[in-house]
Amino acid sequence: MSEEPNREIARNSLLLKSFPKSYVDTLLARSTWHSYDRGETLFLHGETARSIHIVIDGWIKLYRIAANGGETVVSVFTKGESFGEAVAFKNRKYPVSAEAVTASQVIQIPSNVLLDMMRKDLDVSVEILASTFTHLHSLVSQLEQLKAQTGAQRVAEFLLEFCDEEAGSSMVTLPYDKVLIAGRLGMKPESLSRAFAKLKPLGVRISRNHASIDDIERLREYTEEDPATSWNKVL
Amino acid sequence: MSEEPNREIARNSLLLKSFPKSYVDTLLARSTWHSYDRGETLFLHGETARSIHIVIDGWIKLYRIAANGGETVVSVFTKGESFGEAVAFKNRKYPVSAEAVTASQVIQIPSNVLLDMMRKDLDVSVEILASTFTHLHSLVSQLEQLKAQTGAQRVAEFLLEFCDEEAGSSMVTLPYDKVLIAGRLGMKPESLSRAFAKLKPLGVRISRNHASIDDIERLREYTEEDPATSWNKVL
DNA sequence: GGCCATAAATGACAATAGTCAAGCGATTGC
DNA sequence: GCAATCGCTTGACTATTGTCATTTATGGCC
Repeated sequence: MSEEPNREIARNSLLLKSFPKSYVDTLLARSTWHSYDRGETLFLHGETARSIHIVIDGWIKLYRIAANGGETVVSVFTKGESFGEAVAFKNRKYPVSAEAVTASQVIQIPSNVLLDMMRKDLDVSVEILASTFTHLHSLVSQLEQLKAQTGAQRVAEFLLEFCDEEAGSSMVTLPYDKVLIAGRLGMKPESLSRAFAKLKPLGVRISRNHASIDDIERLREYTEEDPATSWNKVL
Repeated sequence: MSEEPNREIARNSLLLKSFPKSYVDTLLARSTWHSYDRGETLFLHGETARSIHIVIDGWIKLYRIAANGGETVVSVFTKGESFGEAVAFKNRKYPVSAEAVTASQVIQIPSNVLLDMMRKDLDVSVEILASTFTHLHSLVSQLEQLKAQTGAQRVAEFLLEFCDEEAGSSMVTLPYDKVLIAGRLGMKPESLSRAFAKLKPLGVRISRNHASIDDIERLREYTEEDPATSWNKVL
């Protein structure tokens, strides 16, 4: 296993990149590398968490099976992102399940190793807190989107997340299956299709797993439009 | 200001109750007490966070105004609950706004005071992480509910959260305005009304701000029913 | 090149939830 | 006691989205 390029990705991951270099070495030395095939399960809802996960390559989805059998995709992580921070420390149980949606490589850092490090340096604690906060923030955004936007608007916002440019046109590669995108956005694949159709007049073209956007600004404006003159006027 | 009963509530708050007693004293000595009238704002989305909030009395809603003017109630906190942990440490900006929905009393602990304490004792860090995790977990639940359940089911689940009993019948006091409940559940007040109507045949009676439930088990089963034979079958 | 398997789009229909307007009921104030 | 008001409920209508069946690519594969 040629670990060098992977180590590089791990070092630059959102979680570790602001850690002191010497710490990262210790951390990586004490953590384990894993490869998962498409469809393989990392852990199931209810299992006790003992480590933090950093995605090196591929896509991992966090989902939840409701009592009635429906699946909810909570989030999807890719290269450089991490999850499970907050859960691991108290050896709590995972509130979600995790599955590889493509062949993936993942580093798992045992929580006690990180606890040791937190003991040594407050900054490590603060960094972890910050990373947890990012997840919290993204969940809040999702809630907001789901509650206050139409399907097509959510799709538009989702596409914009993958644009590097601020304005003008752009070509983004859709990261995973349409079914999964639909799940992540809280709709059925059919509705996703129709949402794409609605975005076509706005200069969005979908082909295969690529989307081309003619005018990013225009799409962003659409995102901020009223679903119908104010959604929830509490006051 | 008679602080004694309030101190007691603070000590027993979800965040502080597992802290060593001596720490809590220091913490409380260095934090500030605040009273808010109904409708008063604690902080606005985008402000820099400098402290953690513990609700002593009343109800505080966390909400977000979308670009299009729609309001999303992200969560509602009451006696003994805390919020803002993860955001305060890096002096990041609040991702949501906070407003008192009833006259409320709130303790604010400056983040640097807590940072000092984290420096001294790892357990404090871990407790904070755990409390943040609880919020994360509750957001995940909300996402799941919103994505996988009908309006009436969400209302049912919401009511069940306030039942202490496991089965049999129960009488719960609705915590806040119907408008706010509707917001928290991602629907309009009108839809909330209709949802209540749908629950009536299941033995749920609403009068004023009280709800009586004839059969908790039956309601729970309803909660777990299929909105229509499996919602999101990814795979 | 033609054929099969799978993924995606579409059309018809039903269910759910938002919109707007009207109606009720209780509380408050004069 | 009566009117004004506020909070909530209802009803008629519309829009959005899920459901199911069908059609249309698309990509291997022999």
